[in-house]
Amino acid sequence: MINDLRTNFSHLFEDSLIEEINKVGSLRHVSEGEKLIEIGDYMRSMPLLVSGAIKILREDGEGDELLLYFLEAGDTCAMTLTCCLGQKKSEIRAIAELDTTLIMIPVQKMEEWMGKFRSWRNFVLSSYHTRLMEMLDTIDSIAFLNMDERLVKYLRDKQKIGGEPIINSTHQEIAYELHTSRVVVSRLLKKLETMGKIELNRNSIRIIAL
Amino acid sequence: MINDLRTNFSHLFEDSLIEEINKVGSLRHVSEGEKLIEIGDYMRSMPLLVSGAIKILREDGEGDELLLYFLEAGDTCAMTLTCCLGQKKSEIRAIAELDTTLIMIPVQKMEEWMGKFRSWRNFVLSSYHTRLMEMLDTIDSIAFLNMDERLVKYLRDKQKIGGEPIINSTHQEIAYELHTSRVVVSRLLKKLETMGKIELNRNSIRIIAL
DNA sequence: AATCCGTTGTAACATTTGTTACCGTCTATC
DNA sequence: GATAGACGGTAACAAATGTTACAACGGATT
Repeated sequence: MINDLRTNFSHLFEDSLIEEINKVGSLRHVSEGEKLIEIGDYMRSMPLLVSGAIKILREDGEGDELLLYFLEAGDTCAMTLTCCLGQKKSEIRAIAELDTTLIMIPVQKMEEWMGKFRSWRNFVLSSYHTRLMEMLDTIDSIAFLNMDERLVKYLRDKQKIGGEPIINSTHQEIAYELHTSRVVVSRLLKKLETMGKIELNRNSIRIIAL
Repeated sequence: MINDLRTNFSHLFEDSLIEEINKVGSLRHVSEGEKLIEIGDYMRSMPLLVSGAIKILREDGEGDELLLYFLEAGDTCAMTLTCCLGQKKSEIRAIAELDTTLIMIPVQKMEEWMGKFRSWRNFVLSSYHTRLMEMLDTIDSIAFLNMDERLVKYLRDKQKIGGEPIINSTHQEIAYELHTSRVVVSRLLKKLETMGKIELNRNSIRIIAL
């Protein structure tokens, strides 16, 4: 674990903090598709993302979803931060987008470190900032873009996260994450294919030029 | 100022912090409609809201707006927090919704207090948490509600902020904040009036039962 | 090969939201 | 009281999105 820490967090944290994390943190692996947090869960520890990616989802009244954003290596879950401190329930669902490695940190420690390590404070604050910006971006997409533009944005994000020009999702899955219907997604994807921007296959989409 | 502080923040901050704030903070009054922050502005100080209310707005590519949320007494602007620290430009616009009194705190101090006062850290963290929840709520509204429901929610919020059952806005102003058109707002308001839930007058709306 | 089930394509239609246009009313100002 | 401009009501239409229904296809299983 100490190596993972050095690789991903040494530019953020001083050595003494890295060592503390190494002492009290525990390593955890989750496979693609595995659920990390469910809505209503209480959280007892805070995740530091070492590798992989996690998608954060919101649910409406009917049980349908909406993708909020992705967490990547070096990120932490800002939602979890104060949920931990305030003993609040989670408002979101977290699912591994890829195979992912995390370091879990007990709540008490992160409180203690806030007073002790300046780099930790900065990390926490900048996590919040990043997350707020991410949320603003999500709001922009939903409020200002049409579904075709949102779909393109979604495909770009997926491609970036996955690192490959192939997205292994069904139209139904995409529809869930964009909070629309499968028919709408199929329709718009077809249009993108006709324009030569993507290639459609069963269970996968190849990005050509978006 | 010390009285304002005692009234609104003594349950949050210890006496020594209240005194510090009193020493370095400066009081500021803004009138209804006055702009506090413009998109792209750099921020040199952090506001603590003593009384009144501030609306936070986001802008799309065409210069049209969207209301994100309101700040009320006891709140601070979470966006400003890290904008200050990170020397980033503001992503939002802030306009006084009512006549408002603020205490402005220089950036350096808030950094210093993070290490020194536990109550300040908790305040900052819980501000972030509140704001993230507020943003989630905004996302819910935009993503999951139809315009008629969003309008009702908007009217309720306005009523709550203003403290009176009368909202002094034109249909055009409401349309801006909901990022839709005046005609749509007029249409939906008329429907609400027909249902007996509101009463429409020139430049004002009386809430009867929402 | 026959069957089943999840996936995709597509048409037809409904609903919601946005746009344009026009008119009447109110208010401030001259 | 004449005029101009902001405000609000409404119709007619356009565009975007959602819904229902059905057919074709692919892959897995029997």
